[in-house]
Amino acid sequence: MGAAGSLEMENRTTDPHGMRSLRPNAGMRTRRYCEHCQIRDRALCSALSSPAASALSEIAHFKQFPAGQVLQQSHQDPSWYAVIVSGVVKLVKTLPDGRQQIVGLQFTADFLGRPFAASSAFRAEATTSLLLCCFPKSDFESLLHEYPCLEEALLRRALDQLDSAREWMFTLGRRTAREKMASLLFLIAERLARSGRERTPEETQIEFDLPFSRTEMADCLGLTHETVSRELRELRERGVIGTRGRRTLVLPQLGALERLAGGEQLEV
Amino acid sequence: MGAAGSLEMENRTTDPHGMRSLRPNAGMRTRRYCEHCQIRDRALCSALSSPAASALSEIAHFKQFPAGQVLQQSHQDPSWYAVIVSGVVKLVKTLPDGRQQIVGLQFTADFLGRPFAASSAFRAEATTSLLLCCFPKSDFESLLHEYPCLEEALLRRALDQLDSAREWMFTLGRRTAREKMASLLFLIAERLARSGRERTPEETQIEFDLPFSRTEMADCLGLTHETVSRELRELRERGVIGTRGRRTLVLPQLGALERLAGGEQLEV
DNA sequence: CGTCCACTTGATGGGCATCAACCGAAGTGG
DNA sequence: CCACTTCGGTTGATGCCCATCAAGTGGACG
Repeated sequence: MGAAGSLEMENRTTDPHGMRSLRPNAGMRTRRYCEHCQIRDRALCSALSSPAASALSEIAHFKQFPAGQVLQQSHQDPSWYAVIVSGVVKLVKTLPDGRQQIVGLQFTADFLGRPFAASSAFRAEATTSLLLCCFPKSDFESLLHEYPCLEEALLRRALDQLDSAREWMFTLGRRTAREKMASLLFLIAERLARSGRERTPEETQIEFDLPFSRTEMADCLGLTHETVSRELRELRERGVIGTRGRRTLVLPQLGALERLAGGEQLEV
Repeated sequence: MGAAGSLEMENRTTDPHGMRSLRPNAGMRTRRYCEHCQIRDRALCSALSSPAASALSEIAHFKQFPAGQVLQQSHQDPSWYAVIVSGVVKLVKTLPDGRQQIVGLQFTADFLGRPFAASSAFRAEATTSLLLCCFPKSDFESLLHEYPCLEEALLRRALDQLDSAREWMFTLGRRTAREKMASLLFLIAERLARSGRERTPEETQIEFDLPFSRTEMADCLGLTHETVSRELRELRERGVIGTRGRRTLVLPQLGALERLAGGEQLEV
């Protein structure tokens, strides 16, 4: 799927962004659609008082982006905050010499933006096609001062992200390539399966499209894309994962993956 | 310095904890001492409205801990929040198989505690002798609901910590042992020098005691203590750092260290 | 059908872990 | 006061995991 081709994809009849029969266009006001929003119960707005929530909906509008789009260059002023309705965003740090590390992944219902700083030190980039619920920067910051519950909701999310980041620091520092790979696949499976789109309840085996290229997975894990490729093969040959094409992953047993990620050896 | 011996040390005439002539004892009320507090302009309380600040001072009390003391076991209920008056705290994740990674470092004026969660997934441990300004858990949480400015102050700090954690993720994933070592020493130098105790303004070269053992530094960097030892020797032989004893570090040129940390090669 | 690009697979080597021995300072007990 | 122990740290020898370099594969697309 090329970056240019994905905008049209969003307007298919079977909407991949989970807005039911709605087909939002860039700039559309959210206000009257919040009631249909599928992430309403999980996103930032779910934690707000009802006046705060409706004030937020007043300033919200949808925006679409194709895969690969840079949402926010590092050290540049952002013009909006957002909640991810669907799609995946990576936060990347790149050095002049080309070394690169993905330092954050944001999935459906996650918050995008860095309050209280002129800019972020990291580049935000869409790894899949994206639907965002955006809030203009200054409007959002006004609400932040007006409604303490909004600050509390952001604080809760920031602390959760901090915990996740620290867990990932362990993975980067102390796990082997095999374990890193299993950790990442497990994390992706949890986030994508939980989003409700890729998994129907009666399915025992999980199946979904990887939102990342091999190189992006390597950049998550502090590895090379060659090593990622080799480890995927190894996992496939051991029956821990299955693949269909390059992007589709089949997980017959999430538990095996989790054990491998935790550091235990597979008894085969 | 043994763990048992350091409590007495805190009561020397030249107080290492920066409370001037005061010699606080465990349980002492802070209220009347806030005006003398040396971190008053940098800690959490500096960002609060004056009613919030005085409410906070009402519930504060000092507490001392020796080096090596576990402040908070992972997955256990904490009984207080705190601000570090002096000393260094590490946040550690340990696996049953013994693998260990330090996922956070807290220095003077940093906040300790994990609001909105029953417990933290990480163990908090003093790496040096410690003076904390503690707030009983439930009292502090009441203030959190009462004063939005307290939530905002915590949010700002959480976001800063998140940025730091992400920067460190790059170090763990993409830097060499040499660069990791330089990054850590640079980070420590910045935090300890900024605290104002180890550095007088007219000094061109910085000198301070490392708050970590070789093993702890290795646990920060995802290395072994042998590699840390070797890299320190290498840095010493190249003149980037100097050492006196095992714990005292002399940095004649902070810039060289920063360049090494950034990934540039030393032109020697 | 040719080109492109993500990905795969193989060969080789280096950076860092691992294992092991040694050192020196601090504590301990006779 | 001195042997003995302990423990953090240093240094060396060896090996392995994963990076690097290189070539090949297959699907997408013009």
